[in-house]
Amino acid sequence: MQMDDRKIKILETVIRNYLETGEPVGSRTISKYTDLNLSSATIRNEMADLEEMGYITQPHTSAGRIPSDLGYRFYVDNMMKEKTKEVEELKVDLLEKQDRMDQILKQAARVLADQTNYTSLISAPAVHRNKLKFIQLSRVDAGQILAVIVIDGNVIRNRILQVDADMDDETLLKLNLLLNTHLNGLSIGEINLGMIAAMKEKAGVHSQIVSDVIDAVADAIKQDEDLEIYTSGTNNIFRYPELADGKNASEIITALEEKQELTELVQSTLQSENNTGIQVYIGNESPLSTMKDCSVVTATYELGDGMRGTIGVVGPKRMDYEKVVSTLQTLKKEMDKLYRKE
Amino acid sequence: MQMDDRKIKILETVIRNYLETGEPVGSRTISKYTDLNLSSATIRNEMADLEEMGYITQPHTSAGRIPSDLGYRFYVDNMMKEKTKEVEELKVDLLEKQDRMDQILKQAARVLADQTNYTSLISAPAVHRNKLKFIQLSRVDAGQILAVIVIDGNVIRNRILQVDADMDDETLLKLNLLLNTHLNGLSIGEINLGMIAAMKEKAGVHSQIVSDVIDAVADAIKQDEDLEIYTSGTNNIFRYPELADGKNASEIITALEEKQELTELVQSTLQSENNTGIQVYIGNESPLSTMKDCSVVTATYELGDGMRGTIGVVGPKRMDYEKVVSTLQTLKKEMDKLYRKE
DNA sequence: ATTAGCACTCCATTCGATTGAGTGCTAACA
DNA sequence: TGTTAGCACTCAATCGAATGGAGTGCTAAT
Repeated sequence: MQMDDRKIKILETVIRNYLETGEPVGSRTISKYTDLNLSSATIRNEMADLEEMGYITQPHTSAGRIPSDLGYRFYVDNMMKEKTKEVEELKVDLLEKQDRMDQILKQAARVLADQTNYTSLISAPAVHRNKLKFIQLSRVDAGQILAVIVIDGNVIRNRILQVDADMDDETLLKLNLLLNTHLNGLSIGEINLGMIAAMKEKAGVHSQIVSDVIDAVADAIKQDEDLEIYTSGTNNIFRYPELADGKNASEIITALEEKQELTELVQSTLQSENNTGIQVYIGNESPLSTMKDCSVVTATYELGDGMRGTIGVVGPKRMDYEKVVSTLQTLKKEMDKLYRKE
Repeated sequence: MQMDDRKIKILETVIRNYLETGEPVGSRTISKYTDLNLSSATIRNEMADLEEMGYITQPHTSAGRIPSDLGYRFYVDNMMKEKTKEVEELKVDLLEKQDRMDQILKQAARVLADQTNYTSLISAPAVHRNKLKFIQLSRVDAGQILAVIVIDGNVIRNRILQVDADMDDETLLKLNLLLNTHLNGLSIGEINLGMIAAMKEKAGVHSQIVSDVIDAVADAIKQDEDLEIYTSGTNNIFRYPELADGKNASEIITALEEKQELTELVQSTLQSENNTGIQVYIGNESPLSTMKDCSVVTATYELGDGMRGTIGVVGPKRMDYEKVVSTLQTLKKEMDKLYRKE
């Protein structure tokens, strides 16, 4: 069977109508809604065809039709019109707290959830193959040394180290010099055992501190690799009855809370980047089985130098794809811009 | 009417039974469960009395009785036995990541939720009237200065400052000296305008940096004052049918997500400390109207020097108070211990 | 003071009847 | 050959009556 213009128009009407109302749509409704001037009987025939082709289904005999996953897919790929207005204010909001990465991310997630009325998630960018920019040891108290580690992209980690013997400023200065001359500008992979041994030797009695700092560096990186994910608007799930009832809601919320599962989603998005940078997972297309009754739309943002994170929306299959995609696009652009400026 | 031993025993049976099953309990059940050897008829008379006194209610005529808020209150105040075993492992878990405050808090919340099967929340300790311990400026890049601010209790804040002209190490050293000699050991309230003016004067051309640092300090403190709250086990709500249905669940989850409301709860707990440090809010006793169908149990932990935070549990009114209270007590102790050691 | 017995209440469940939206099919029509 | 009117049929949803059962309150007897 072949898709023709009329079938497409009918399919589109079914989908748009269902997106609005959430109710199965029948032949009579379509006959009235479209400018095709066809009787409901004709529409019925066409709908039977569309069902056979897999684009729509009936929840039960004698109900109207609703889009299948394939139908949504067709819609997203071929029928969506771009919206490109809106989401002006968030620019300002985002810029407000530039200096705190996590604040920005939380803010972005919140904006996204507010704008769309779905649940949003955002992953902090993975630092990965980035370079050490700066290390600083300071004495904050008797027996306590503060290590500050800065990675490219101004990601900052702190660590308090305990030392047995108190340290004078001069020693500390020397250690700082030692660490920075050896490690600065190196990526994580470039720091090897030989280097560490050499540094320890030069540090003499203070070799312990060197080990501790190296550990701290390794730890800081690792912490960044099990990427953090923030969510917002979890409660929006309750707006959509098909997701709100007991078991379903519980599963989804659990998944959103146990960020564990979400990392899979994030990874999947990061890997398979398509030309637009926007991914749409409909129902079972999602890498998460928990989300089989949802649609997930994600975008990848870049903070320059290969630091990439994911931002996305989780909602019912009958989500307003146009709005979600356009909002994501705007947000993605803002995020990209944000750091290009710095 | 007076409370006597028999009434107490019956009330207790009603409550314990209801805690277990979640179903209203009838007179026959009680007649069998207790060692009172009374017929159901007698029990019925007593239960009518208890109802009149306000300790129990009927969901409808011809149903069994369930405890009222007052009944739970009586139970919590007079009938609870202390449990003091369990929760051994968490000690280890907690100590593992000592150096990252937020990690500890998240971990604690998670342990609490896992142990109890309710939803848990924890607020980061407010730093408030604490003293500045250490300030350090470092040059990390052309035009970028990293400011590290350490507050008593080893709370660390970072800030990247942009500067127009590049700075040499010597100037930086001077600035560091200037800032530390003036500000170290001062509480936030003690830093006044006169001081700032004096410092700016000494800094000469670099007075802008001084302002920026002061701003950063103020900001770091402020950030700490709108206290952060972490939650865990939100999904546990779905274990309890009386909370799981649509509207209720939605409200509670929203409240847990919009941490805004929770701060009220935290404040209320922090202020009204009783001798044990544990607060039990039953139904409407809670300062949050959203929680009127829940019980909330909170504890205050101290990290020495007046830094106090709140840790708590949100669950159905028929929660296992004994377990929750004992778990909270253990956890509170662990948290207290944790920092006394440092 | 306690208890057996009984009438009564009210929720929960089941069952059937009804309703209505929507379909599929057939036959007529242009 | 494509379109349409008409009709029988299906099935979820809704309503109401009937039924069962858990539990109470009250009364009279012990």
